[in-house]
This record gives sequence, structure tokens and C-alpha cells, in this order.
Amino acid sequence: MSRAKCPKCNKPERILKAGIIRGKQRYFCKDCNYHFVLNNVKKKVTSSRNRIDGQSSLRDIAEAAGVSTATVSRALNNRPDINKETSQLIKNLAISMNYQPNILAQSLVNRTTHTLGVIIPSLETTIFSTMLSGIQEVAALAGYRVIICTSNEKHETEIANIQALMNNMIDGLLICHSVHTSSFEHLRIHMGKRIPIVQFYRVAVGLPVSQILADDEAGAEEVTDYLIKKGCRKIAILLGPKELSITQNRLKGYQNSLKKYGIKVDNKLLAHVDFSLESVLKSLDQWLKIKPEIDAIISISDRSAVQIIRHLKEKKVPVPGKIRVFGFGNEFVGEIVDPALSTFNTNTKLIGEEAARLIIEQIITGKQDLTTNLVPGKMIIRKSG
Amino acid sequence: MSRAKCPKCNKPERILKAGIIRGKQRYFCKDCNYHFVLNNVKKKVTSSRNRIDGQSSLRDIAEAAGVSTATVSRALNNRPDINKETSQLIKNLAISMNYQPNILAQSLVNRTTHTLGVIIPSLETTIFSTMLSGIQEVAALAGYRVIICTSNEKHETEIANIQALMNNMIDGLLICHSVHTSSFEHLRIHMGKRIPIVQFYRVAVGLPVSQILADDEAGAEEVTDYLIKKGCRKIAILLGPKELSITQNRLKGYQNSLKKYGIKVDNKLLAHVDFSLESVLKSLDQWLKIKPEIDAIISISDRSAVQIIRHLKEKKVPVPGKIRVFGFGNEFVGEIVDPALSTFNTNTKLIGEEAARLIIEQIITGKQDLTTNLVPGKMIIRKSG
DNA sequence: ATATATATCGTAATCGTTAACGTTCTCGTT
DNA sequence: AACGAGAACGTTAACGATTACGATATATAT
Repeated sequence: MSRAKCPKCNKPERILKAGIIRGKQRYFCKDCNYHFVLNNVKKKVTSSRNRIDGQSSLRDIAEAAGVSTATVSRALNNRPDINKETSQLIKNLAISMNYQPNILAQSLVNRTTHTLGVIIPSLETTIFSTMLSGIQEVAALAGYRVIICTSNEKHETEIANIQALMNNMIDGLLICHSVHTSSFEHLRIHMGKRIPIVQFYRVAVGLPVSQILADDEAGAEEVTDYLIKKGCRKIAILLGPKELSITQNRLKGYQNSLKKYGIKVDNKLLAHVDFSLESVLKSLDQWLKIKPEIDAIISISDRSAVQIIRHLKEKKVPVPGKIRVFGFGNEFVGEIVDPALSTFNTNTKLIGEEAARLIIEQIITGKQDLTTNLVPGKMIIRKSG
Repeated sequence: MSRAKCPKCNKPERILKAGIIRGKQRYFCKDCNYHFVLNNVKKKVTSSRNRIDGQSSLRDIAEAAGVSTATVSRALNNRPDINKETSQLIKNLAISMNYQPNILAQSLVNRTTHTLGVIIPSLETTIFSTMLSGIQEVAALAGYRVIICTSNEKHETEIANIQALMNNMIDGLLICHSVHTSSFEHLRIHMGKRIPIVQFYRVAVGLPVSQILADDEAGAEEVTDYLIKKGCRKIAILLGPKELSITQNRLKGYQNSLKKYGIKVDNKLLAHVDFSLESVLKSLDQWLKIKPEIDAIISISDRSAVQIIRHLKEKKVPVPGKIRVFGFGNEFVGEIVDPALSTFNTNTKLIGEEAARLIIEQIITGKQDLTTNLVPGKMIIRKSG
């Protein structure tokens, strides 16, 4: 093996080995006080870089056009300070080279990703996928991408999702809380920063974050009014966890109506469930046992309502003859069940649309005004109530 | 106004004005041959940069720890060539400074985004949101984000979506084609590149792209077998557009069964729809008119099936007495309709899960082997068939 | 002691774009 | 002609992270 020569003095004397780094023998010239390794000749690949994926970059176009990357950028972004002909030439070149701007690089320097993060409890529940659909449509029209995360109704997952999204990946966060979310500290630490947050449908009460809501209070009141007018006096209502807005607001509307008609609120007619079939049926059976005189049930959702109807049919309880059943949300299944489900149409999709509109507006204007918007709904009378 | 001084020779003589650029007066020193503008003193903000969003970067930590960004990166990524104590110190610092790595920067240099793109026809159709749910769950477990795009069953939107996603934003693309997609050139130009593509559920036949499918052929054959055994001889089948795999495969299974039992295929019993309620009811009415002897209908989806049942009930046609009705997909609504819907459970969610697993595998291994996986299903007999 | 190996860290290039700032050149004006 | 204005570019420093390579100090072996 020939002695190594110092790249500086070019002499092989006084060269010491100086360890092996990453598999390569390293040397040290005591004369020049210089460390080095014996490298193969480095290839300076200035032009014609090897692009495995066939993606061409600004630099490729710049080299092809004989201009700088800045000029290419100006051309493709229609900046004023560029010659029309140069611009057109570059644009044609970009098309022929199938140029696609690297969004990551753009986002990095522009500090905006044109991406919304959406956290919802589940994708398999109609109302949520419907709201997501509304969000997605509005976002797409405004040129925003949508990243979805499902919390599966779990608090920890919701926290993890927020963390995962808040890494400069999104321009705004839309969140519909999971059932089991009772503390909202994980949201609080992200509030007031650059990235706006909008809660929708299920919101945390009292948190200074913008929100888009169904008009649950008015809906519950309208439905209860209707049932009372139909002669019901023992109206049971199925609610969600106490922390959630849908619970509090619907309860308020329900109580408003009862008070209006001078009916006393019976706490035994209230039930809190976690949206699962088990908890719904458990509450139902409980009612049938201790309050057999019940003459109406306002359900937390259409999905639960149709299951209640099915359960009552199995138990030979006439609907609406003995018990009137009302849903919330106006899902497709309500049209199909027999008797068809009366419900309060919360305009689910519109809630998603409004939420997307609000956050995009906050992103564009940069103003995070605290707003609470109620999306109006409409009672739909079918056979069940 | 005082004469400008040349920053080089520091003399006010022989200074010319040299135009205004971006609102600033520019000067030119004929002695030094030097162009300049009169700037305010530039502030060199080396440390303590003004971070509006309170996000700390690698550099912030590096400065706080008194090391280089390289060292910080090594610590946070658990690289071997770093002192344990230094590493721990940096990690603690990162936590206390609430450091979140900028995913965009990471993605840019690592050339991977840990993000999947999903294109589906709609979010308001149960089967699609269910498949999306499967995708999302598997992706989340594997540490991947999910970006969704809906084509709304429009070909142009599908093309636009693919373009919008293929800008280095995603590591892999999952696509379920829209009804109106007949040409697949827009996909072809992206094939064989770095980003793997997987089609699922509705796939383009003959395209060299990996796919995850329901076992439509076996399912249709099993259902048809069952109906024939029940005595049906005039079995109508509702299919989608001819280009789609679900159409071709279900037709094949249907024909297999008829042939097996020596029943001639009657083209009048086949109908192609675009999944809309109108087209479904139109086909149904057509059948009732020209083929009143029909004794079974295999529907393209559960959603259509329950609408067929409702329509038949309105027309006083007994189900299953006169016509047996079968669905495809096992949606919730099938349990609720009366009579409850018999259906072929295509394991919709599992299809999404498998699709996500396949593409993540292709991303990780870098091998884009052409695979076609059939997800097995199961016939569910209820009241309607 | 001397020579080599290793641990540990810094420097700088890089990813692909954007944009602030400099430069050159061509005009028109006086 | 001399000067000033503006068009049309090029240079270069960001954005925030990773990493190849270089450099030092210390540990170990001879």
C-alpha cells in the first residue's frame, strides 16, 4: 500500500494515521497540521443532476432557459419585473418539462401551507362525515387541502392529534371534541398563536375559541313545544356528556319549553349517554322500567333514535301511538325507518361549511376574532313524532 | 437635503442619482463605480430572533445550549455520535422550550412527508367514509397523516385533485375512481414514479396499478346462487358504469351462477346506473314495466337497495314475497329498513385498511410490486331476500 | 513516548423556493 | 453629452432541518 500524500504539501513524509471515521482511513500531516482522508475524485455535478423521480425543479428550468432561478420564479409567479417574452419562454419550458412546484419548499419559505387540519371523533358516524364533507368542499373551493384526524372519541388521541398537526403543517385547525374530552388544557396551549382554531358542533363551553354550532337550544325548544302541543307531558330527553355544548344547549331549550307550558322538569327524564348503542339502550330500558308513563323521547341523534324505535318495536311499544320519538340531525336512515323518523334537521353539512369558511377567513385576514355562529335548523315532521 | 456620501470612499462628490427602485432613491459613485442606497442602519439580529408564533427552532435550542444545530439535531434524533449528557441536556431544553420540529423542513430534506393522499368520490356516502375510516386508522397507527380529496364523482375534479397532491406533498396516493372516470391518462402519467399509487374498491381495469378490491365476483355469485336456490329465475341486477371493476366483476359472478344453473342471461335484466337515486328508480320502473315477472333484484349498494324496497312498498309490491331484494356493502341502514335488508358484506372498512397497509408497505420498502388483493366478504341473510 | 483510534462536536452544503437587494442596460430629458 | 429613471435581470440570504465531512481532544495501544 503506497504511503498517503498530504494534499497541502504533497509530501508523503510525516503522515500519521488518525483514526477511522465512517469506514474511511484518516490521515494527519504533521508539517501542515492538516487532517484529511484519501478521497476519490469528487464529481462536481453542477448541471444535469440525477433526478430519480423525474421531477424537475426551478433550477432545472433555469439552466434550460439560461437564466437564474429568481427569474424563473418571477415568470411562474407572474411578477411584474420580468420581460414578457422571457416569461412566456420560461412558462412554455415549465410546461414541457412537466414542472410541478415543490409545495414543501414553498410552504417553508412562505410560512403557509394552504392546509387545514380537522379533528373529528369518528368517520363512521354520518353526521361527522357529513360535516367533514362540507368542510372539504369549501376548503377545496378556496384552494385548501384538508388533513383529517379521528380521535375515536378518545381524549388522548385528540391530544396527540393536535400535537401532530401543530407542527407548521397546517394553517388552521378545526376541531369537534370527543365525548371523553373534559379538560381542554391541550387546546389552551395552542390558543392565541399564529394558527387559528375553530371549534364546531361539539364545542367546549367557556373556551375563548371561535365556534360554529347547531342551534341546539332553539331546536330542542321547538321540538319540545311541538310534542307538548301534541299532548305529551312526560317527555324524556337523551343527552350527551355534560361538558359538551350540545348537551347544555339542548337541555336549555327543553327546559325553556317545559317552563313555558308550566311543566315541571323531572330529572328522571334526563339521561346522559356517550353515544354508544349500549348506553342508549340502557337508558331506554331504565326509563321503561321506572317511568313507564313516558310519552315521548327526544334522542341525541337520528342514529340512536332509529335504534330506539327498533327496540320499542321489539318490545311491542307503539310508536308514535304510545311513545313519540324524535331525532336530531336528519340522517338518511331516518327516512328509511318505519315509522319514518321525525327529527330536527341541524343542517349538518352547512355546519362544516361554515366552520371552514370561518377559519379560512381568519387565516386570510390574520384576525382571530372570537365569534360564535349558530347555524339555523328546521324541524321535520314524519311519522314517529 | 444633504448630499449622499459614498459608503466606500465616504465622499459626497461625484455621486449621481441612479433611479428609484421599490420606492428608494438609489445612488452611484463615479469614483468607486459603486451603486448604493441610503439605508437605515441594518440590525443584525443574530440571536433572539423575533418569533411571532412562539415556535422555537433548532437554532434557538442550539443557541440556548451553546452548541451547533447539528448537535441538537443529533441529540433529538438519538444519533450515536453525541455525548449522553449533552444529549440529555439538549432534550430537556427542547422540552422546556416547547420545541416542535418543523415538519416542512424535515420533509424537504428527507424527501418524505409521512402523508397519504386519498381521493374518493364522496364523503357523504357511507361506504366511502367507512373505507376512509379504515385508511385513516391504519395510517395513524403507522404514523402517517391523511389528506382527503373528494372528486364528487366528477372526472375533472379527480384529475385536478391528483395534480394538487402530486407536488411532493404525499408519499403515496390512494384512489377510488369517480363514476364518470372513463379515461385514465391522468393516472398513467404519474405511474412508475417515486410515489406509489394504490386503487381501491372502484378500480380501473387493466391499469398497471396495485389494487385492493372487494371480492365482487364471488359475492355476486354467492348471492345469485342463493336466490336461485330460493326459486328465483328472473333475477335482475343493478350495476355501475361499465368501466368500473365492481360492475365487471359482479356481472361475472352473476353470470357464473346463472350458467351453473343453466339459466340464460337476459340482458334486459341488467341495468347500469350512476349511483344516483334517479337513475336507480328509473331502472326499477323500467324493469317493473317491461319485465313484471322479475322475482329478485341485486342492487349496486345497500343505499340503493333500501330505496328500492321503499319504492316497492309504495307500489304495494311485496318484499320478499314477490321480489327479493339484495344489497351490497352491509350499511347500517340495511338493519333498520323493514324488511331488513339481506346483503353481501364487502367488509368495506377492511378494504380501506388493506389499501392503507399496502401503500405504506410500498412506501417503506420502495418496491411497487403490482398486486391485486381481494378482500373476502360474507353473505348476510335478513328478511328482504 | 509515540502512534493510532475513538468520541464528540462544528462547518457548511443541501433540499426547492422566495424575495430583498445589487447590477446592468436602455431609454428619455435637459 | 450628461444625467436620471426604470426595465430586466442576477446574487444571495433566508426558511428549518439533516448530514457529509472536517477537526479537535481524549483514550488506548505499542
